Amino acid sequence: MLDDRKAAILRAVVEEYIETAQPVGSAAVSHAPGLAVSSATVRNEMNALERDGYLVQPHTSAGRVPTDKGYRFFVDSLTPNQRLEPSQSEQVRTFFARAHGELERMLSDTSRFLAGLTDYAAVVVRDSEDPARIKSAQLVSLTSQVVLLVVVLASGVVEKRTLELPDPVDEVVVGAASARLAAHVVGDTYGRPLGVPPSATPEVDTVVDAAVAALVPGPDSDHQPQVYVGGVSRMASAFDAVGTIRQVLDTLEQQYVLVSLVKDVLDRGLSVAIGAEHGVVPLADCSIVVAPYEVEGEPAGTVGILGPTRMHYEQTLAAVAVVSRRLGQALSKGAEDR
Amino acid sequence: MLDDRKAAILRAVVEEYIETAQPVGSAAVSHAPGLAVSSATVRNEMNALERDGYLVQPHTSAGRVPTDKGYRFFVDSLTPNQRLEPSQSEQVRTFFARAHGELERMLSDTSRFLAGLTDYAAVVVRDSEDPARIKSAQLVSLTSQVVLLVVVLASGVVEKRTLELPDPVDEVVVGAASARLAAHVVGDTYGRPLGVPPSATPEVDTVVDAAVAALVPGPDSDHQPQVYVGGVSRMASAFDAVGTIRQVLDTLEQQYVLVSLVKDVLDRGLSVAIGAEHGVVPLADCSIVVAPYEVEGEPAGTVGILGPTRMHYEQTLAAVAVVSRRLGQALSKGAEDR
DNA sequence: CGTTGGCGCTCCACGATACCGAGCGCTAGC
DNA sequence: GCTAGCGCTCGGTATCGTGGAGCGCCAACG
Repeated sequence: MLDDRKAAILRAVVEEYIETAQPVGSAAVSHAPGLAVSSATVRNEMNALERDGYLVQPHTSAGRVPTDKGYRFFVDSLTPNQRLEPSQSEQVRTFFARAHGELERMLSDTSRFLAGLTDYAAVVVRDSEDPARIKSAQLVSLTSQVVLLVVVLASGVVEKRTLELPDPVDEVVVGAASARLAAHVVGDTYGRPLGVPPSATPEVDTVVDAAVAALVPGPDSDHQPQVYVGGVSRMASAFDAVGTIRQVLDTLEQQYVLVSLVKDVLDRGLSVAIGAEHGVVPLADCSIVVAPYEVEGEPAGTVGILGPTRMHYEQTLAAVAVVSRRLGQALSKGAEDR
Repeated sequence: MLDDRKAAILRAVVEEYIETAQPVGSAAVSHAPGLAVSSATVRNEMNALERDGYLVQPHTSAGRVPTDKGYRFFVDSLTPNQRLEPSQSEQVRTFFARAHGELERMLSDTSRFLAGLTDYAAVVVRDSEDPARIKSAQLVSLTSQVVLLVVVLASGVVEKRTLELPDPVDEVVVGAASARLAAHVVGDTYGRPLGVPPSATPEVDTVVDAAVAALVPGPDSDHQPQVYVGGVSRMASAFDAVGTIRQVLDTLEQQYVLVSLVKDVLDRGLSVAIGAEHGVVPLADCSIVVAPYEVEGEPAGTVGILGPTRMHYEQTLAAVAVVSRRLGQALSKGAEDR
């Protein structure tokens, strides 16, 4: 749709603008590598590019700035064999060599690491596993009327619920209930209604029933946080308007917005959403780069980067791709022989 | 040290500055309630206040701005019977009426709630309980070589560690190890070296030993996050310099800085630290208001607010006090009959 | 016919200037 | 000791002018 020269010019404009954040003039582009034309020619071409919606002028007789459509073309024309810079590869290697520990910690650390790697805000979203095999269910009596339900899923996710019982219950009863629950529920699928047949002791059954009820995710009893955001402070450097910063940070704090944003982008088969392409209005000046990660061959979550529309797409795409892959590997560790 | 009139003038200046963020002139103050003097008199007094370090002029012949010392006097002269506004009380009531669920979730929700209540950033720091009674310890086999250790403490804290075993271990062995671990460790104090005598099966002992080792907090195996920060986006509105915002957000992401900051303020017996009073340089334009909360009469953590030096101290103090008290109550629920 | 050099035009950014008003310090009088 | 008033100092804003970046258009050229 764009001839070679227009494409080259558009790419040059985008690159220049990403570097400088200033409207790009025809002269700057005419000296771009791979282009040997006069600025006048560039002007003509830019004119056409503007007519076609790839560029805009902030005002008459100023340089050009890419539109979302312009960025989109730029991103789509990137060669997919992105490679990280050596120093970044090194960082990735040492991080994942040292990284260990429990799932939540791992995801949270990864989000922070990715933010540091790219200098943008990073998100890690853990898919709620469905179906999720229950590896362990246990009841712990905290006080006479409060019992903690701890469920471990096959992925290593630990779900917690407190049960508040109507009447005080002895620790022994809780122990019995715990055993009974474990016996009937382990191996089942989390999130589906579960049946535990009544036992001989009604007291025990009360506790078990409460636990089973808590296992079925209700409308408000949503799961533990499944989003990990790192490097929000980096959004402050990305914009110069305080209002924009505030909006973006605000949105970043609304976890469900983030989750559905990431999900939406993935569902549309994209790995990059630019500016208004995603529907989230307060993030109109932002782009998001996502890549799902897989544990043992199954999709398990997504890592992503949120940055200004004028972000370094090539490096970010590479970083997100590499980190998602390595994260998946790290989480699959020792699992291939299940 | 300050006569009544100077104190009244200083208070008026601080209040006015907090509202307007503009240097306060003598005329504005002379009409303040409780003051019936001419602006000239106010000027004289302000002059003295500036000489004594309570006020500064941004430049010659401008109004006055409070110094940290000025804020300090203001805060210290607040009557401690702060009360929330009715609408806020209502919010607190409904929040804690609806609030339930597991400890971590509770603390995280509280930080967000407090941020919304005050319109500043809120932090909740959970003290690492010491000594912490172990209520439950359990091993769950995730893969043949990876075992998840789940420990429940008396406070309801759930600690998780993954153990990577050198050799594949059968689930049955893990089960045995889990039972053995529970038998010997429940009731002990978390964080101290624990002894589990060797059993008849060396295989089981290997797993148990790994678990015991993981229970002793090593230098790098620090605990799960114990800080919950809410409302960071509100810091963006508090300042107009992007650089400041970035610095503050940066600092807010460094959890250990936050923890030691809060701890430090409490250790000095303060409930408010203003500007440079706390040593954290990037937060020089911020004040922090803290209040510890108690569960079952024992200190269990701290809630706090981070805002600009020119924050609404009276309301914030009240909010922090109320929320810390209610949080403590909520977490003690059903515990008085232990 | 595409490309290019050139010309004129537009508009922003920046500095200089002037002006206004807020607010102070000081002093003289009550 | 308080107050009214005067003069002075600055910062903020508006106005103006200028320089330069960059465009659009056109005519000429290969």
